[in-house]
Amino acid sequence: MSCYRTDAEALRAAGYRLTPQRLLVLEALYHHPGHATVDEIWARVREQHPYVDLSTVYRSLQFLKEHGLVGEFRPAHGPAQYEAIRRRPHAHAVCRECGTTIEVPVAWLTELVERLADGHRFQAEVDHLSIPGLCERCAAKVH
Amino acid sequence: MSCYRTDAEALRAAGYRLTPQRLLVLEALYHHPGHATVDEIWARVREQHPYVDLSTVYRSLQFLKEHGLVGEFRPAHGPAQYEAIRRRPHAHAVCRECGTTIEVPVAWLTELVERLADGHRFQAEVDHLSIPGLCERCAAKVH
DNA sequence: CTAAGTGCAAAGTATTTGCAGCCAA
DNA sequence: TTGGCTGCAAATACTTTGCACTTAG
Repeated sequence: MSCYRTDAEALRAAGYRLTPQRLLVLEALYHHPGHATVDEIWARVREQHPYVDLSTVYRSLQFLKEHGLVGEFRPAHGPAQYEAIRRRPHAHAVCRECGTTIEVPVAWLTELVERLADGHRFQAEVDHLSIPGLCERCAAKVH
Repeated sequence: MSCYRTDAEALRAAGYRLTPQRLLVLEALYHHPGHATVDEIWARVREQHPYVDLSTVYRSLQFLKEHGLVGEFRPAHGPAQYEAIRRRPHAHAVCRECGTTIEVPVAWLTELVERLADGHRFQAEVDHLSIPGLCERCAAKVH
């Protein structure tokens, strides 16, 4: 229930259309605690507007992703996962065993970002970064 | 033509079967300069052994991935990409527009890794990390 | 020998697209 | 008013699976 409408309005100001469908998709993402799959988002959207098509959800997510309101994560198996990008940009550390996600401030990545820019003229988008690894719990289990 | 056979032999020693198909898939990956898609690998494999099935390539890649000989990257669009895991671990910066990949030494990530370990007891596996962004070329096009 | 691996065919899952009609700006 | 967006239906792209046969060890 946060201020995603503010971000959304910025899109309208930039000349894009703010359709109910797009707002519903955004709302669904803010409603979900962590990441959500397309099907989960679709289900939530249809609670309020039953005739929204799955393809529209895909297209809205693509749109929102391209405009920086939504982040995408593609796991090795299963469908892509999406999340609303909140005010402060951040990366994620994701446990490869249990999927637990830790929020990582971008400040921890500045060294990397600068080196990529200086050395390769590569503009890293670290707020979309997902760092694989093992959380404390699973690390204990595995070894 | 590097020493992938050494790694492969280790699998046999561990009790797994080293079939010609699996060796061909590994060879194809070592032959490719950067990342390769399943289709590219399949094509290369069939140059030498025309009756290897696509599903076998998928299964071999899965097997090799699970045993740490092959890395997998799933881009937002298009098929998964694979690469042989060479001696020195490294991360990748991947252009979200054209898929161009830059090799990133893990040394550039030590700050991040240490902070995750200290602050969250999270064991980051940075040799599987893929950093999204825009390469020099695409950054020029987009803006 | 024999369980693990393969080829083949078919199905399954995830995602994209063409097009006619609709509606936000 | 009109070009961007949507719903619908269908196609496509990618990956997995069941089963009978083969083969590495």
